[in-house]
Amino acid sequence: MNQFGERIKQLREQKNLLQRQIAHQLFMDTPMLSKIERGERRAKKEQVSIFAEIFAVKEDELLSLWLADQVYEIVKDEGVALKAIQVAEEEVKYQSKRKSK
Amino acid sequence: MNQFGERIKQLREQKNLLQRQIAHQLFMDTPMLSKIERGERRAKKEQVSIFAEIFAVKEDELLSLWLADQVYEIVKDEGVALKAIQVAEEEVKYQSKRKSK
DNA sequence: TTACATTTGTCATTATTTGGCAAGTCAATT
DNA sequence: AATTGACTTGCCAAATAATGACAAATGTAA
Repeated sequence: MNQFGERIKQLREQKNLLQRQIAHQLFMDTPMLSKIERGERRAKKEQVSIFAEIFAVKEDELLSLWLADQVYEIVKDEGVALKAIQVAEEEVKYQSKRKSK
Repeated sequence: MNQFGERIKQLREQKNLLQRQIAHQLFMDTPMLSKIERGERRAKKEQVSIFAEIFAVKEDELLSLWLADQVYEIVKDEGVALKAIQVAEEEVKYQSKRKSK
């Protein structure tokens, strides 16, 4: 769980950057970044793009993790978690088929 | 989309019940039930159980739809919707494997 | 100890959600 | 066309949750 935060932290450490060096680019302080890395707080969507820029990774990669965390949060304690996700997945597929109209 | 509300409405009409007859069992007024059926408002989790009782269907069935709606809401406008859901799905599977410990 | 990085805790502000009511539409009946 | 009943729409205040900022605590290395 908290795939986004873990990925962010991993990227930051790979590049030997400090929280302080990144936080200000995201208009936040280091406590906030710390919390995002540990999944205690959620980054806002615009910040996901900024993270992608800073670490030079595809925005889609981070966005997927960021969304997945939110999805997981909804179903995590449910016995029907898998079923619920699969229902949603079918809905996504169905709607994307009719996106042309 | 709004699979929960549509299912609720379908069940209600199958049984020829009025919103009024059901709403009071759920401690809500008919405008609220109307909104839930149309997906404008979300039922609370305890109410999902009550719906299942009223219509004599498995709670899991309704719960799955109710959760799926929330999942769909998160990813619906995203290009990476499918990817995000699949990431979350893998996480669910992974966590359920280690639920024993 | 000192210095620096990170984490934890708290809190006021802001944003979102909620429940309920009044008024609206719509369709059938008289 | 007026009435009735089912459902919908719009609005708002109250409750709830999310957010940003800060101080203090913890950890770590020199």
